[in-house]
Amino acid sequence: MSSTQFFKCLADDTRLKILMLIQHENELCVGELMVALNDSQTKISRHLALLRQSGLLLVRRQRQWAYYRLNPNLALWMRDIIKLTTDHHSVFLNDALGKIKKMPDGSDGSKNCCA
Amino acid sequence: MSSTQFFKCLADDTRLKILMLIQHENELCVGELMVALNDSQTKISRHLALLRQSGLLLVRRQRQWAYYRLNPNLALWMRDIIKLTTDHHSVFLNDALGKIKKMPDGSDGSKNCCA
DNA sequence: AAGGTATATGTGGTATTTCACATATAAACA
DNA sequence: TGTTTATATGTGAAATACCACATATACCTT
Repeated sequence: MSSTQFFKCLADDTRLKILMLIQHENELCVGELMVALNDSQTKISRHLALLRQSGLLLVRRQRQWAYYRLNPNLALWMRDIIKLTTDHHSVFLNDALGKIKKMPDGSDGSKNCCA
Repeated sequence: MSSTQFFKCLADDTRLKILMLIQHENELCVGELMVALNDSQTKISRHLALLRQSGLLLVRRQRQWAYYRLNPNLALWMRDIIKLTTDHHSVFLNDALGKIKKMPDGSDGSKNCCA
């Protein structure tokens, strides 16, 4: 992926927030991102597809859920930039993570919709 | 400036190269950027205006030239990202700087068009 | 004053991006 | 099997971005 394409991925509010949340939480499913960002399923899913196609994210499908994580093969300097950016958005991050924490427990008693 | 707007500035090939060159050289004029990027005056000037309006660059006008530099008031983490990016594009940088070095001397015998 | 050099901007066309709505798929569950 | 839940994608409209061409301004040179 070119540097320009990398920055295009970060140049959208929804995508940047998705990346920061995943960078911080390691792995998140679509439903959690919907709640954290208070956005529609279509919109979240669309942006996740773009980040996946660009090579920034990987998916792991388990049961009915899709878990997204950062691609560990991403160039180090790009990972550094995502980390640096995340570190400078603690206010957003705490707020968004709080929303995930408040999600109702799963039917198996575990925390969060798809835990 | 929002984080998203910042990344939008980096999400274009011409702008990213302009920023990397200026980050490395401290200050450059339009003519030098035209030569370094081998692009039209209109295109370079248009992107410089955008970077200026976004608060990333400042201009200093002297004689018939316009010298652009990074805005020192830019958030530190944003400056760090530009620096990090520049450090990972040494091949492009050396090539582009080489083109500036080869420019004919100024009429006063100084190096480069607007030195 | 006339002509050249350096830079900026108005304007319109084209390409790209983003979104919303509808629909599709697949797994879980009753 | 039919229904609900979780996620993905086709499609068309609206917004945005990028570019080229023409033109404008300012300064410099003769």
